[in-house]
Amino acid sequence: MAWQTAEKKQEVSDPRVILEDFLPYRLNVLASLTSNALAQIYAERFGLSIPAWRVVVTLGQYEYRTARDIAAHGVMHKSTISRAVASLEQRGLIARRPNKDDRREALLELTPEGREIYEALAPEALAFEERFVSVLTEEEQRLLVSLIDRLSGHARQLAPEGEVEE
Amino acid sequence: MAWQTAEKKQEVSDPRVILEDFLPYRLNVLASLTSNALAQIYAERFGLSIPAWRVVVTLGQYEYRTARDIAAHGVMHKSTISRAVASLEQRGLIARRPNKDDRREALLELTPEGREIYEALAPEALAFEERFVSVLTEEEQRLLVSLIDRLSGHARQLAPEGEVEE
DNA sequence: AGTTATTGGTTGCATGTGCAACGATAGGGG
DNA sequence: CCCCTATCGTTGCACATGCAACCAATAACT
Repeated sequence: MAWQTAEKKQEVSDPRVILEDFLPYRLNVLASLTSNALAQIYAERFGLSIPAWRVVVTLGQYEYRTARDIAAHGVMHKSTISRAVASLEQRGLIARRPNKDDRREALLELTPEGREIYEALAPEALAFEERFVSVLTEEEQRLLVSLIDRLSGHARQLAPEGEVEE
Repeated sequence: MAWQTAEKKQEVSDPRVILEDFLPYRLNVLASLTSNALAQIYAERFGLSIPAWRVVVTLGQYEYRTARDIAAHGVMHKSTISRAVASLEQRGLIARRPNKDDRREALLELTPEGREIYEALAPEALAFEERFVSVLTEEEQRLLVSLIDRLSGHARQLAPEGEVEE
């Protein structure tokens, strides 16, 4: 992975963190790379922020969902989602219908225009993913997803905050 | 992974993105989880931001490195690193020595105080990582790192911007 | 050498983000 | 039925971030 030679002998202090092997770091770098690349698609073309994109994709998949659910599932702050929702609503891409049973929360859904965008976007996102994971075999892809799943589940338990999702 | 049932039948539109299987999403969620958890260690205890933490760890491992290298390696914007470096220098945790051969760039290094912090932090970071990956077998851990490596390498090539690292 | 293009790094500005406080609603005891 | 607590969502505020413009130094070209 370059950046000169990554020698592993004891150069300086003792219990060292080797960035090339440090999983949180590697994970974040990879996440940034994919996130940035993917963002080019939905940002440049439809002016969506990351949170907005996530709202749209979620509603594209699930029809109805509350802001809280989306936030918890994606490990995002509720204020972040709140603002994304406000902006999407203003643009007429989503609508909220207050929940009769619990009037604190609102169910979100795509408007026809919102769904139009989603349907233009979804194939591109999938194509991007396809290109992105094409260096791995099918087998490896499945394996990767399963490893990520287990790590995420575990990490959610370790999380101190009550953001343990729905 | 909860959040109700993730049925895969055709509920709405056609080429759908299934969040639970969509790798960029999963990757980012996992990265957030680990990042947040790890940040608790170095933020609460030493007031380091994520970029600052990265600078410290890099210099802990490599002794000397330029701001540009650190930015490229971690896929961060150069202004982000610039500010982190300025802040760390002000706090007396790192020092810069201008490069005689190319006076545009400066080599960064930890001061003794900076190294002290690093040496307090490194074991904790490693312990965190240990806890974090403890759900996976050694074998799986190696595999995961290798998969991430290959994906990162590939993603860097796909990256449009010239941030192809050092 | 002289002009032009690149590159490392900094900074002003506009925007995004987390946090804490808040309003409104809901749930649980007494 | 009332009070106390918890929860969904919004908002003001401080701070972080990306971008573009910029400076200084270097490289490239003629």
